[in-house]
Amino acid sequence: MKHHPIVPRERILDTALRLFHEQGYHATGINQIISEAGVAKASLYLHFKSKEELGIEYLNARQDLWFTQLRLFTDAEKKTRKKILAAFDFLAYVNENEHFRGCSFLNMLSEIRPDNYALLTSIQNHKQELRQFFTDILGEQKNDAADIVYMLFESAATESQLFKNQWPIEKAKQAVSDLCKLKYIK
Amino acid sequence: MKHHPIVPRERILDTALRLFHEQGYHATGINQIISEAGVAKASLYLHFKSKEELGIEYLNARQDLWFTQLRLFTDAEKKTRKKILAAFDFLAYVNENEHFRGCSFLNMLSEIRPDNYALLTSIQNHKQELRQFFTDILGEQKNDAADIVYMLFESAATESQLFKNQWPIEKAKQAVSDLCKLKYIK
DNA sequence: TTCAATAAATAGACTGGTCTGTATGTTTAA
DNA sequence: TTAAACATACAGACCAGTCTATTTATTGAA
Repeated sequence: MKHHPIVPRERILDTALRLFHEQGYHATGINQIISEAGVAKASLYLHFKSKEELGIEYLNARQDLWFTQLRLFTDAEKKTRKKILAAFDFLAYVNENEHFRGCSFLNMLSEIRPDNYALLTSIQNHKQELRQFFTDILGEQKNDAADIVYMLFESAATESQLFKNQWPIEKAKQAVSDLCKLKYIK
Repeated sequence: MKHHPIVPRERILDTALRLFHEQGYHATGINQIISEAGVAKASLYLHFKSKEELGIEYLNARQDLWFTQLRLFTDAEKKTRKKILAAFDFLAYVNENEHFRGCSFLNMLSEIRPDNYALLTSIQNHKQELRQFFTDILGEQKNDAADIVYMLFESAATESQLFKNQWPIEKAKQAVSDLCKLKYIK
């Protein structure tokens, strides 16, 4: 034994979490994962029956990590408006930390075929939870304010990845502020 | 000769246009392209020096096709508000025709590494032109109305791909209408 | 208009590499 | 003693890209 501080399964998952996000799902091979995780190939297939299953577990792990960090930002605020703005600040924080690699789930969406229901469902569930997150903050409003904020949030993530710049987040925040003043968002 | 109605280079590009969009860039191999285009491998490498160059030409061709079709929708309208809404109708039309495969450029963005400047620049140029398209319609407004519309447009495309449903487009259209009534968009 | 020269397109073998996944046998830890 | 983890070779498929050799099409000149 190499006296690793964490068990092989977690080393694999941690490495997949990093590599899939940095390089993409298809661009990352099993061999690179086991090499950087310091794990034998047979060990990987002992814990995950295929690369796709590892992909699903990757999304599950990312889901937990991502929402936990998001809530660290939003829970610190009390007012509705400030909670929303804090969510956008979280996006900017992630961009800085992860070099504008964007959303793991949307990146995966672009890589899979539409008939890959296993992965597609994981992605949809994550986004459904994010929609619910904004609905919980804003409540059900006739004008679908929560979904408008959700869509601004999503494009802020995508467009900042695309332009490698935080301006889409700043513009989205400004729009949210304006819409609050106009009482479109309450 | 097989009496093909169009020359090999166009057959390759047409096939790439279809396959890259349907299956993704990495998931589509050169062999499938030449096979479905009815072209010899040496012919492909006669017209394109690498797969990446074909990828760039693919984006260029998509850019022309996409904007031409978009303008067919928007040019038919005279009022600012109706022009914008027509752009969203174009999105819904594309979703129907292409089975909710989303935006070719954003899909490519998710597949490439951030240091692939050749492809990244093509993608950025396309989106920059789209931003300009909305700015041309809406004019320069203090509140960045054009960029807000741009961001709603982008997420409408992405989210309808994700949920395989037109609701994000409908909600974005409703938001645009509301913002017009509130004089946020003029 | 015919014919030779040139260019374009063809088929397909081949290289060297990567991919996911399996199988074998050994070592370590519980 | 049992199970987990190890290293590593291997299979079979696919990848991008090169090369050879042949056939087809075009073009220019006599």
